Amino acid sequence: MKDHVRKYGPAAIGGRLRRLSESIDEDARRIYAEFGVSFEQRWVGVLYELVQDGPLSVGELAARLGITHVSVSQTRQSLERAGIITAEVDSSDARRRQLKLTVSGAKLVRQLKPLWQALDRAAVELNNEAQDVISALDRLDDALARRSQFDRIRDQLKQT
Amino acid sequence: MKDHVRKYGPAAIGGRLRRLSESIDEDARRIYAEFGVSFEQRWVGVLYELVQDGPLSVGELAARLGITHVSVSQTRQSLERAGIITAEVDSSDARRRQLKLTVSGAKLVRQLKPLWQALDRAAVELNNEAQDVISALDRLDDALARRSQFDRIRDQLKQT
DNA sequence: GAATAATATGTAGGCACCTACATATATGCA
DNA sequence: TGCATATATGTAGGTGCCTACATATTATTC
Repeated sequence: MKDHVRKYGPAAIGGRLRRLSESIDEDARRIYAEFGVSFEQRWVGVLYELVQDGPLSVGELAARLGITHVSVSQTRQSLERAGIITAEVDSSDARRRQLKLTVSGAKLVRQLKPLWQALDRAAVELNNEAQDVISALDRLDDALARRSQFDRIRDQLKQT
Repeated sequence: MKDHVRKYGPAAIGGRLRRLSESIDEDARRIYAEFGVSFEQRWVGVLYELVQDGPLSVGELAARLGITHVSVSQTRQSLERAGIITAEVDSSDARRRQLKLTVSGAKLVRQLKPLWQALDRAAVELNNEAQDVISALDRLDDALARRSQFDRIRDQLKQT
């Protein structure tokens, strides 16, 4: 089945990246469910950063995680509903929200520590077995940072 | 910004795969928009297969593309609404739908041919510049096929 | 001080998939 | 032939992001 997709070569790179991420996300989801925890994958990065250096603003988290502020904003809303964090207006800048762990949030994080360690180790094992996919992703990131796919495609169109 | 994400190493592989795919998809979307075509990325694989070997059933397309039948089913609905394909009940098996290009669908495909060629070439260029990401994805696919991330994580938990 | 520009975060809608569950049809076996 | 099983496709809801647009606040300039 998967072998059929390989015939497309680089043309299918976007789809293949997505499907791999779906697969890895789904497996993580199953593990949380088996651990008896209601948890959203997108919470991990936010929680990790808040544990390390909280409180942090929406924008700071977005920068640290390499995602848009909108994603962080949406994630913080679900985290608040779950009682894991609070998001209070910054006292020195009313535009800004300071996100920090609640007591029960910190408790959840402690509870999840062994699971996160297992997730980390499994990821390292997978990366090693696949002969350093992460470095390949770094290279892809760098190539896209140098020149967007939009510009590349447009230039190829001009040469047609 | 992106450099911050790299500190997570393999632990962030799922998220990184997803974000790269979003980035590549978004750039393709912009190109279709600039080409003056209303087009959904998910249509490409279906159309490509129908051009090659149509008519095909939902299940056959799913197998060829390496995605679920549900995704194909949903994609075929949007393709039908756009008048690009028809999906008629197979005369020899009433469970099955035969998907094929309409006349205007075939015309759209012809119109898009140069764009698809440009997309292909840009993808090859990107893959070369990133020193063969596709092979890395092949290896990742193979590693996950050998052993799921779910099983890997669970085993790591047992060793804690 | 007022106007303009920059900054922080939010809402709305969309994307391309996924799993769980459901229904209809075809096949195989006793 | 009837029933159990397998197969094909569909509906419903969800995932974790994204862009476009919006609003409020702060900073800068004149």
